[in-house]
Amino acid sequence: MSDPEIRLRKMVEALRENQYRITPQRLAILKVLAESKGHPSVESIYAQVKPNFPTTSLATIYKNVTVLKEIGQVLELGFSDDSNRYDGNKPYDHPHVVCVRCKKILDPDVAALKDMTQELMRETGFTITRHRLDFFGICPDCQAKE
Amino acid sequence: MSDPEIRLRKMVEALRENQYRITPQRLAILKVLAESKGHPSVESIYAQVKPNFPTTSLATIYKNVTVLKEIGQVLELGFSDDSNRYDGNKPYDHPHVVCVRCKKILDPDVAALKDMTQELMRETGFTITRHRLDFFGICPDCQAKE
DNA sequence: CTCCCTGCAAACTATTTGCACCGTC
DNA sequence: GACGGTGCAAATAGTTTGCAGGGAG
Repeated sequence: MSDPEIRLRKMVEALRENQYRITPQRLAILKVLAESKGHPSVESIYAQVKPNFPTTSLATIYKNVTVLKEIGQVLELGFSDDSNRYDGNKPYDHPHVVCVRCKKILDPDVAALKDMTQELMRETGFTITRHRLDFFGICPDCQAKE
Repeated sequence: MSDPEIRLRKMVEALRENQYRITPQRLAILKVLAESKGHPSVESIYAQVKPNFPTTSLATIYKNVTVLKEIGQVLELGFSDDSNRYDGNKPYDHPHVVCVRCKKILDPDVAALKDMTQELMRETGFTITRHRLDFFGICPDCQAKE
């Protein structure tokens, strides 16, 4: 069984556990999130669901993404300016590296993160529960196209 | 001369260098940004300018904040959800620690940041120019009020 | 058969824009 | 005096909401 399938099952299970119904539209949205290797925007999810459910509205995508956020199965990246993007594969806080040219987003490994959080808690007295670490720049592909 | 005064002068100078006029309203906005120890929102700036210029509109605050962003004299923190907040004292990228309860924002020192950026550039091949590091949690004050 | 979910349109909110008048340079 | 800035109102865009009908459980 492939990774996306596993992820899809986990999401469905989480929905059931929280007494949410599994509708075809909902399933289609889950599939997009589970199969997408990138970090789709609401618009992008919409575009991918639309072919199978031509009557689908953006409102439904929003409603479902909200539900998935609430049960912790999707991470909202929260870019203020333009497109809000979502991650259905790693629904927990993690660092991102964003290409400002082509909007590609990578999930790098940052070993030092845990230490940094510990250090901050010591230094500030805060109890830190969430974080958002985004690095912006130009990816190798776009550098080559200069 | 106090720090806020120095900051204010720098901002005025930067505006002049870019051929922007120094109007009383603009100066009032600069003052709020230079004197504020926190990270004011547009609304908060508005509230502080209004007493001196009762006819001021939110549009003017937005226009001026945009100008200041453009000449690099103000940093937009870019919180998607509710209030966008601004930093007129350290107009360059730096980490934040945010209390989700009282919305207080601190600027901690994170020595490891430079190393982390270097490591990411090596690992991903990206040229990294900007970042956004925010940690969310509960501040000591709010913990005490539990 | 009961509700939750969907899809449409309308509502909302933060931000931006157009334009006439005003005031800095 | 010229022209950039202000302040009002209207426009815009992304997201949310209300509600009636449809379908999952």
